[in-house]
Amino acid sequence: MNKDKKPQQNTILDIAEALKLSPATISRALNNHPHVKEKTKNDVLKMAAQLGYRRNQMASGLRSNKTHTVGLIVPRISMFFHAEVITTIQNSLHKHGYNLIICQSNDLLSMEEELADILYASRVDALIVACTLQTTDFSHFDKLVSSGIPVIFYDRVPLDAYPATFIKGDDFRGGYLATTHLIETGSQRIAHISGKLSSNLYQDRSAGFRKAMEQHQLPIHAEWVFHQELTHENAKEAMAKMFSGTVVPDALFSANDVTAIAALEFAKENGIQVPRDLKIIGYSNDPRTSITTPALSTIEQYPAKVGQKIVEVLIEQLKSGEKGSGLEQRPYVIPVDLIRRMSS
Amino acid sequence: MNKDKKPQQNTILDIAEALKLSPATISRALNNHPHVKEKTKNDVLKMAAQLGYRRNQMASGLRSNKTHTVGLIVPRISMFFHAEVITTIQNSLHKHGYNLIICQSNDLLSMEEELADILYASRVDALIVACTLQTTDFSHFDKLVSSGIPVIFYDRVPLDAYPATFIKGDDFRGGYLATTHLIETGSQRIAHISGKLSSNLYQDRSAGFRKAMEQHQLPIHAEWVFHQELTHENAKEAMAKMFSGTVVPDALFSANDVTAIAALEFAKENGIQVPRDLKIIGYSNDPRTSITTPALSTIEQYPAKVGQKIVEVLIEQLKSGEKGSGLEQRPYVIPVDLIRRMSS
DNA sequence: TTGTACGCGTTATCAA
DNA sequence: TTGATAACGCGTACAA
Repeated sequence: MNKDKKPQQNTILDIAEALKLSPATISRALNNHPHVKEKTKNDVLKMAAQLGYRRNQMASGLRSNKTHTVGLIVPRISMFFHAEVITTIQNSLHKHGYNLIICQSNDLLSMEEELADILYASRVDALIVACTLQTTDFSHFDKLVSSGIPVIFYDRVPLDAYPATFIKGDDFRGGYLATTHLIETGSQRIAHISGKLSSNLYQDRSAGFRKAMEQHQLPIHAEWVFHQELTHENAKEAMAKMFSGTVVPDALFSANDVTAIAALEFAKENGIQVPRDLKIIGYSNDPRTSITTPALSTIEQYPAKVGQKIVEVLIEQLKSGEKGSGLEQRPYVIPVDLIRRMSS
Repeated sequence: MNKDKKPQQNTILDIAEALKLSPATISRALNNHPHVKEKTKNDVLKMAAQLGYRRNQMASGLRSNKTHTVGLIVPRISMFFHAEVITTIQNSLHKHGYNLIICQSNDLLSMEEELADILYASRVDALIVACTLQTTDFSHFDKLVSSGIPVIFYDRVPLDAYPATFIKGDDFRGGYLATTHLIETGSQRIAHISGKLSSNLYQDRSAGFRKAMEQHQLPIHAEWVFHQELTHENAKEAMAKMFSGTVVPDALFSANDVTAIAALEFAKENGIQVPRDLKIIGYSNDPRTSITTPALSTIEQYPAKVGQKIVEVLIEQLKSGEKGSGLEQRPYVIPVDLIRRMSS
C-alpha cells in the first residue's frame, strides 16, 4: 500500500528521545505527577509544544480506563429546551476537561437502546439521558449502572425507583402555576391538552392542573382534557372538537409550546379572540412563544440551571470515584416560573 | 444474576476461553474476516451476546488507528439551520457505524482553535466544521489536514483556497432570489441588513442583492445597507436609523431571520404596515418565520440536503482511504429556494 | 481454517 | 527524581 506517506503523530517516545529522558518521565511530567523536577517538567512541556505533541486519548484511556468522555442521549437536539441544556452541559464539561458525545434517539426506544449499547462500548465515563416518551423499561441502562458508570437522567426520568440520579423541572408546580394563573385572570372553563401519561412530564403537569382546579372548586370537563402526542396537528384537531360544541372553553393550558402555538393558530382561523374569548398558556418558554400575536404566556424551565446542576452532580460523582449508589438520592428539582404575556 | 463482583468488562479472551479458541479467531469472527468457518463465527457471536461482550473501542482504535468517530465543530447547536444539519449528519453517520462528537465554538475563534486541538488529540477519523464568523485564518486545522484526516467545511467556509472539502448553500442565489422577489412585487427603495463581510455567507448574499439591484437598475442607498452583527438589537437600531429620515425604504432584505423578525417587530411598534408600507424577507426559513403576523418570506436552505451531502462526501473519503488531496475540489453547492409568505 | 506472537501509546509498578 | 518493564484489549503478519 502506501509507504512513508504517514506523517506519524509524535508520541511521548519522540519527546523522550529528543530530551534524552525515559518515556515514563515524560508521562509523569505531562500528568503533573508530584515527583518530577521542576526544570524537567518545563523542558518536557516546552518540547511537547515544539513537537506539536497531543496525548493519544485511546492509548491513555486503554491504560487508565478513563476516556474523559461523557455520553448524552437526548430525543432531539433541535428542541429548544434540550438545545439549551446541552449547550450549558457542554461548555461546562469542557472546563472540566471532558468531551461530550451527543446522541439523538429521535424519540425512538429502539434507538435509545442501541445508543446505550454504543456508548457503553465507547467506555464513556458517565452517561446523561433524557428518555424517550415511551421509555418505561430501563434495563438497557443496567450494564452501565452495574459497571459503576454514573448515569444521570434529566427532564424525562424513570417513573419508578432506579439506581441513578434524577434531575428534573418542577412539572407539578409548573402545571399548578399555569392553571392558577388562568383561574386568577377570570377563566372558569379550562381545557387541558397534555401528552401521554407514560411520561413523568405530563403526569406531573396534569397533576398540577388538577390540583389547581380542585383548589378553586372548578369542574374538570373530561371531554376538554386530551392525553395525546403533542403535535401541531393533534392540537388543532383537539381544538376543533372542543369548539364544535355549544359550550366551549374560555381557557387552555397546553403542556408544551408547540400545541399552544397550534391552538392560537386555530383560534385566529376561527375568529376566536385571544385572550378575550380564550386565554392560552403553554409550557417551556420556547422562543417562538414571544413572537406570536398575541405573545403566549408560558412556563420557564431554566434550561441553563438544569444543565448546570447536571454537570455539578456529575463532576462530584466522577471525582468521588463512585456514584452515591447506596443512599437513595431523592431527585433534584429545578424550580420553574410563570411567564405572563398577552395571551392570558 | 451473577454474583461475582466483576467490574471488569468481558474481553475477547473471555470468549476465547469459554469456547476453547484463540483470541485471534474471536477477533476475526467478530470482524467478519473471510477465513473463518461459518459455525465458528456463529458460536462466537452467540457467546459474545451471551457474555454481553462489547468491543473496547479504545483498544481497537489504538491498534487499528481508527476511532470510528467523527468530530463536528459548530457555532451553536441551537441555531435552527445547524440543528437540522446535525440531526441529519448524526442519523446518517450512525447507519454507517460512526459516532459523532459535537462541539460548540460559541462563535469564538479561540474556542474553535481549542476544539480543533482536542478533536485532533481524540484522533477523530474526520472533522466537519462550520466556522466562526470571525475565522479568517485556518491554520488550526492544518495538523488535521496534514495528518490525512478528511476535513469538511460547510455553511461557513474558508474564503481562500484551503486543502479541504467545502459544502455550502447557494448564498449568492439566495440573495439574488430574495431581492428579485422584492423588486418584482413592486419595491423600489430596498434596504439590506447584512452580517459582516468577513464571512462568505454575507459576502455572497450581499453580492446577490447587489446583482439583482443592478440588473433592475435600482440605486443602492448606502445608508440603507448595514454590515453588522445580525442581532435583534442591531437590527432594530438599523431600522430606527432608516425610518428617522424623510425618505424611507419600502422593502428590506435581511440576511438572516432573527433580524427580519426584529424588523417586523419594529414595524409593528412604529405603525409601519407590513407588507403595504414595507415588505420584508429574511433568510434561513427558521420555524419562527412562519408564525409571525404576517408570516415572513424567507429563503429555504434545505439543511437536510446539506447534511446528507456532507455524509455522502465524507463516507466516500473515508472509504477511499485518503481524501482527494491532489485534485482541486470545487465546492459542492446546495440549491436554495424562495419561500413566499405574507410579509412581501 | 486456526493459533502464536507482537505492537499500537500510555500509565503504573517496581527498582535504581 | 528517574529508568526499565509490564500491562491495558485488540488486530494482524506469520506460522501451522
